[in-house]
Amino acid sequence: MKLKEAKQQFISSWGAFGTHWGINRTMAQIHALLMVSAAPLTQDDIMEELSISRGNVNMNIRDLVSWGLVDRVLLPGQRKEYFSAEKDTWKVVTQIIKERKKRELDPMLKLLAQLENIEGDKRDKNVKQFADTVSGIRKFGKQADQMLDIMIKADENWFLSGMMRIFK
Amino acid sequence: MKLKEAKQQFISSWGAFGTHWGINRTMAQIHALLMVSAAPLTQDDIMEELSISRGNVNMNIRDLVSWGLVDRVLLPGQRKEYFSAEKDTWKVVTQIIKERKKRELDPMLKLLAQLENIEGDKRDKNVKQFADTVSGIRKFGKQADQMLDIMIKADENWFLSGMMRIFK
DNA sequence: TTACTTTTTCAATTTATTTTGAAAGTTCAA
DNA sequence: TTGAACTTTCAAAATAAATTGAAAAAGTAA
Repeated sequence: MKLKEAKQQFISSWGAFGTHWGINRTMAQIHALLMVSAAPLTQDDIMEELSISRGNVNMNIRDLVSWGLVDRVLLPGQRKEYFSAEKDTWKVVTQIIKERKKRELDPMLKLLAQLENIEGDKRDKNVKQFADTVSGIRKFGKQADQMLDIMIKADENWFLSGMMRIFK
Repeated sequence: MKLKEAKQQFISSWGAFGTHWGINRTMAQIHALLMVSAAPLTQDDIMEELSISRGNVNMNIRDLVSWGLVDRVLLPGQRKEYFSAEKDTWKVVTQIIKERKKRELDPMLKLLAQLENIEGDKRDKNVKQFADTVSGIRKFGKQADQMLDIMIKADENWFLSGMMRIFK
């Protein structure tokens, strides 16, 4: 397979993959493109490679930057802004986990904590089921939260090697 | 907070949560409703509780069943079908991981394996970057794949207690 | 400052997804 | 069989999300 073809397939699959994870296709595609590009790219490069509009590139790049997955790079003596993606898979995953934890898990745990203080007789099976479900999810979430915190801090080798040793 | 209000909040948040994970709002809401319901519900119950159409309930329930998150229940002496959700959080998460692994991770790894066999001179930095990125993701994916396999098989207590002991 | 380049914004449009509801299909007791 | 109870399907409609493109804003060099 030729580079160009392989690249296209990678980008397109990564885009499709993203849509299953609440990420829009274009954002995932831009990310994929930057991951496989040896040198930083400009907005125009991205527009051309993916055949999308300037506004679209701009918005999605902005999101990627806010997710900490893409950096703005200023090349000396150049007017234009360039963009490059973190290429270390572990760091990418860690960064995504970190952000999603902050944006989703933490608020969810906060809400669940509130919902646990429900009025009502625990002998009512509806009340009981609600309380049990919420507390079960919350407990699990708290465990996950702790685990992720540690994972985020751990460096790749320590984690993977340690993890794998345990599991084998 | 009263049960009814808490329930509504839980369902609505769970729905919003789902949309960040590639799950449609209604499916997540139905799942949430069934999780906090002590007794199985019929399609009509769900239609009424969530104010959605029969067709919509039917389609999303079907999806939930295919995800292994909801069971069809036949109450003896009753014509209607009832639905109930698995309520053990660990089992729910395990089931979701299992399905997503099968539906997404496994195919992705297959694709990445193909993309690794790229023609071209490794001294070309574009070729090298592509190969490195793909192989990095693939390696990570394989580790995750193994880890998830083990996790799926493990029972809750073993996993959580073992996991937590390591991390503390 | 001005003239020019580049980036950002956002209303309008396009595209994709979800939802509805009525019709068709199924099941089953009588 | 029949027909009432219940489930499924799916084209059309409604809603939501992504995309465009042109105008405005911001930045820069001379």
